[in-house]
Amino acid sequence: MSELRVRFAPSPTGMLHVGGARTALFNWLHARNRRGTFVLRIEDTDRARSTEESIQAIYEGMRWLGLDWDEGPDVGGPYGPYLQSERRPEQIEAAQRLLEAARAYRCYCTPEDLERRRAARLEGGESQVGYDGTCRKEIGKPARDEPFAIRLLAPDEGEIVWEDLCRGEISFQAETLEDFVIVRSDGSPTYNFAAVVDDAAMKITDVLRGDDHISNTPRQILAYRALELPAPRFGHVPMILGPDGTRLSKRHGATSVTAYREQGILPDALFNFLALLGWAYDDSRELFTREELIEVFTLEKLGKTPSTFNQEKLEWMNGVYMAALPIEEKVAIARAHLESKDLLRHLPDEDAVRRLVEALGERFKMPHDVIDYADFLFTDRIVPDEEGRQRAAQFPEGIALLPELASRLESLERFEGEQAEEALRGLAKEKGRKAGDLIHPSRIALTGKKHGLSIFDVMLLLGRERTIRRLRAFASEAAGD
RNA sequence: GUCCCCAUCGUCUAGCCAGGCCUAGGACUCCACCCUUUCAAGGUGGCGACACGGGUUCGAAUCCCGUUGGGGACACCA
Repeated sequence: MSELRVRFAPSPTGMLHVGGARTALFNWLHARNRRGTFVLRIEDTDRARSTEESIQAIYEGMRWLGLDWDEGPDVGGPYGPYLQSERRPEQIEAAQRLLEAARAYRCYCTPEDLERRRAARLEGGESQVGYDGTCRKEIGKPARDEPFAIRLLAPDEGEIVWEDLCRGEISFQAETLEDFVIVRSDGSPTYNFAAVVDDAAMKITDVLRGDDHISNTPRQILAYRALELPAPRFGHVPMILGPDGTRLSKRHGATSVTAYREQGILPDALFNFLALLGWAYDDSRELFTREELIEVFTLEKLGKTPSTFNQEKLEWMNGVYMAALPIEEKVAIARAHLESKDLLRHLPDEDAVRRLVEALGERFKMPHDVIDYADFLFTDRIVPDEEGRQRAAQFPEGIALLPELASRLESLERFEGEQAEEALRGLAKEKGRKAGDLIHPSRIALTGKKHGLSIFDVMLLLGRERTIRRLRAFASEAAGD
């Protein structure tokens, strides 16, 4: 195992989001590729919004995706605690040291003071509206008997620069950085400070996160400097956007890993898909197993441009993974979905689900396909759609033969295998017609549609009784017109 | 508004760092044809992009500058 240590540090305020999942996945791949350590840290310092359910949801989402962690709140490890809130004493102590070293100071300004002064400066046409440094006069002084926050003394000039793992050199002018709060007046450390203390304590070497954190990085670098701690390498990966081009959020519908799971997306498919959002191996290959991804993943191939989540492609990819599944698993998926919609009872027998799955073939990309392609099974009223009517109108002779086809099917010894197909083709041949002349009208009669499953599969799925009934009904209706 | 990041088909992207091999390649979606006397699958083909303007250069998608556009951050949230 190398010295490389990376972490995924979500705050437990909801479901595991696909954006977070992808960040976790990149970190995981980076760690596994370089034989480093992948750490899970829960940033639960926002007590009001953090919940135990969210922590469980994060564990569950990551496990489902196959992202296992080497160290974390549940499995422990040599650099614990892994719950950010539990390291609070250490964080406070670090702030105390900064106070003593005159690298931080107590700030007695109230939020109202701050807001008032900021508004005044804004009105005065100033563009830099960060903290104005009023309490810098407190540097080195003992505490007064008033509530205070602790601010880090930030340099007034110079440049904060780092070589970003993902996008090269990034720099900020020091004067754009204010003396930010590291400990609130209620005694709790802020994110930018807690994360630094934690990352240092956990010996994190590479911080890979979303590029919405870019502006936090210079502040964190300042904190490392003040603490005289070596800063890790930073890498900022582009974010995932919704279809409207803004940051992906709940507004865009399904965005949690759980939601995709519930849609019927397979974990391997989501894993593969997410890996390809902001990363690419070459100009053609895009289907990878986890092992292959671990082997070929490198930071150099990370992209810089934000990407939009493409549900259609995800579903296509899911289909690829579905096709590779053993038939038993596909049957189980189909059965569960039919069950959940209370449609299982429309199927004639136990084996029907299996036959349906086989008839579906590669059309079976998502669980709902089982219903979308077989809706004719779940109703007794077939009303041909517009396309269907037009297609049927092209085959009047075929329609006229439908009653005879029905009779032949009725007299078949068994209604299975190739029997129905042979009967239909035999009849067509005797009458000197093409099989298609019977096939097309039969499809309309049985399903109401022009497209669909193989017609012989449709007959078997429907069962003899319903097939015959629909054939006759359609023919007499057509004759009546 | 200020700061930062980004800019190739509708979408995901390759190419850019080391300029010519790019009349820009692949994938998803859509369309057409072939195959199957049905439907998928499969095969073939098509639609479709270097944001714009200046440079640098014999030569720019690739390097530089600007403009425009998009995104993100501007908290005693994380």
